[in-house]
Amino acid sequence: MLRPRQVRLRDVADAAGVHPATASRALNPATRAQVSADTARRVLRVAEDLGYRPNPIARSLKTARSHTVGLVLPDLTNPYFPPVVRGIESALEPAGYHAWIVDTHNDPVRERAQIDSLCARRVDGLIVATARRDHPHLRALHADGVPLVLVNRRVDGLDVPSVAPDDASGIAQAVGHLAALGHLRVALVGGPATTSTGAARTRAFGHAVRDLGLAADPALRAEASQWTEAAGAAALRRLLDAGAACTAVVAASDLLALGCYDALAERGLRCPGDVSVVGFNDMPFLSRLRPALTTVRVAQAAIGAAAARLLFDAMADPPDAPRPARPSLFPVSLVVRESTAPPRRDRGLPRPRAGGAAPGTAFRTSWAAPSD
Amino acid sequence: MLRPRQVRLRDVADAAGVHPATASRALNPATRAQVSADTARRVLRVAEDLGYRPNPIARSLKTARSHTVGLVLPDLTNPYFPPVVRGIESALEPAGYHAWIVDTHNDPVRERAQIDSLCARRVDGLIVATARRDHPHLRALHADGVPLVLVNRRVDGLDVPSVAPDDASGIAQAVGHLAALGHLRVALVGGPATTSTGAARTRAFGHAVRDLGLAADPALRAEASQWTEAAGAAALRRLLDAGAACTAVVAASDLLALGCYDALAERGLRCPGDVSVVGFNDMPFLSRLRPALTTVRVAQAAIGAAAARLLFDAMADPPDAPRPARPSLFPVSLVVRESTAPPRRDRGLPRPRAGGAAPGTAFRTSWAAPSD
DNA sequence: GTGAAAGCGCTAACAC
DNA sequence: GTGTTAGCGCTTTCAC
Repeated sequence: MLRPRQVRLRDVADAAGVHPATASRALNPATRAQVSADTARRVLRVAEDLGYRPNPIARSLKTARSHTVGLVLPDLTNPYFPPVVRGIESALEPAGYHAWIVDTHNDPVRERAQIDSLCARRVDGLIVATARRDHPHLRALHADGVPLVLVNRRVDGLDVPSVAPDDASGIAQAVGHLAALGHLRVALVGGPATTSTGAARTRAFGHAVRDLGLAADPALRAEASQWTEAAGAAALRRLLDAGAACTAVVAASDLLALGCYDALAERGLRCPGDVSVVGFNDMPFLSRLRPALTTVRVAQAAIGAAAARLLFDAMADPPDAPRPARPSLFPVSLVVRESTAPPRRDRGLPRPRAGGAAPGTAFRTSWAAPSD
Repeated sequence: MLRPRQVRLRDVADAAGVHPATASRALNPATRAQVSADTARRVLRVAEDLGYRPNPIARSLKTARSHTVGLVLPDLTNPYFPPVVRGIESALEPAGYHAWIVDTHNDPVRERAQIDSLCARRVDGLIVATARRDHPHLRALHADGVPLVLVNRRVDGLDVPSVAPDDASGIAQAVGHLAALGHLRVALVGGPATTSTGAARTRAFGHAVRDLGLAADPALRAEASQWTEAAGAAALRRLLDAGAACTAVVAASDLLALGCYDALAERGLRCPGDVSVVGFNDMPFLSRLRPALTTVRVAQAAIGAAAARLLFDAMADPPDAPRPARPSLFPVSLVVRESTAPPRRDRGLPRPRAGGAAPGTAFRTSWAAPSD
């Protein structure tokens, strides 16, 4: 594509008066020792002067390596991911690797095509944030020896390196916080059980509720079909429609929590006045929301960087004998903001107010002085 | 990287009992006609059976085309961009193209390296969202015949296709809205004048202020050094420190506007009670903020898709004679939310309170039914 | 320490 | 309509 006839290794070799093979050796730091210091210097200088840029395509064809890793994301518009990407790139780039980002839009069909495309382009490894608990494709890739690291979510029984936040601890902290505020009936808007993260957070919720002696009512749980605001709203709506009386809800992600905001607002329920909400991830901009969301902080960039490092390990391993991998869990911490408060004392259960009359404006006025 | 010895064109040809060249012709829709229908069918079937995936690296080496375009973004953590990326991909993918996203972190040095890397990898074209008005590198790329489309920002005097929101109209609408609310002293937190977008919006602000007969005080303008929240906050801080008395501020982007929120909050000034704020872009999540930001809506995905289509045109042109390109402007519309209100009537100029009278609630009540 | 030669997987002239 | 040949730009044995 570059017009001015790209300068090739051959041009450098000619100008330096050596064979292309020698020039190649001189240019490659790893093989530079095979060449006399003098030749090396000369070749390097000529290459510099000519503005030689090695052609990665040709190199890849020969070496079957691309110095590129595929980064498979479920949804680039989810603000959680950009910081993860930054973390990944910060670890990749010093090593001369580049990330190729694909966005599956949470669509398994798209995902398959994207991953195939990455593999065809001979990425050296894959960092995957779209894993489902049952994921034959990833399983097959791993069996094929493709270096693979999972981020956030894992595949059931697949022994592949992974890095994720400590779901159990995060949920325990969230529920603990609500319990400490005096909440007894805490609901869960869980993530899809098809994802390990969804399942783990739901499981952790069960444990926390039990340990703290809160209401263990199954009617207090709903599962969102996707990790999106819309799905979060739909899930909480179902809960409320079924008459679930709760004074707080733990959402398995921030986006789900935002959906909860919407569902509560539709019902004329205020947060945290009527219902407290806790999210998970601490994605950007949360502190600016109304109300600012209490959530579980996850070190997004650190997780990304760790994933990249694990991938380097995996790429260094013999493909037929990858080292066994225990999931690496990142510590998390609760960030208390404004979406959580003690339950209303005047009545145990919030319900749509105005025993019939349309709610709405009456409530809005009281927003004038938000709870901050 | 795929373990089970990748099946090559040669394997398909052998299995189908034809020469590799014939198999190649059969597999490529563009050359399929050169081959007997029968052979084509057979080759296709065998390829399918064997799970043949053409090796794009080898193909690229031969053809010097990659079916890949580079996408150069200043900041992937800016929520404005993911929707643009979606738009671009939605236009690229049906044509069999893939986007390679790079994030320059607003760093020209990084940008140069990233673009070089993309070019080395033989992307077929570039969609660039990081242009500066003075941009020798982009100018050189264009001179070299690299197909190029600019998004949002342009390069002074560089005749390259570009697509951007209608800055002038957006700013006019923003200022017009504030004027209609009764504001007389409207400040500008402009974007970097090194970017065409920054310059255009600042220019438009001047025109709007003049046309509407508002205060044209130079002390009412500050320029942010970057398109970030921090730079927006710093700019407004400078304005306020210098004693600029304004009742509203137009920020040249949403992120700058969020910075303004911060600077106002630091001074104990309320938005919109004391100072109204308008942003630009209508990036995601704005309606959830406190206060929900009034802003200029930009069709992000549409802009992205248009950019991709322009790039197809540019790639189709002879590289030495690209068609002349007029910038394509996308219509924008003001979205009024909660960050704008009439100026306080009790005094012309807001100042840090504690002086006494706490205003506030009185204004909020009228928001009960926000206009969105 | 350097050169010669082969070849990664594919496509595109050019024959026949 | 199909086969032959050459070669994209590089790396890597293997000689010397």
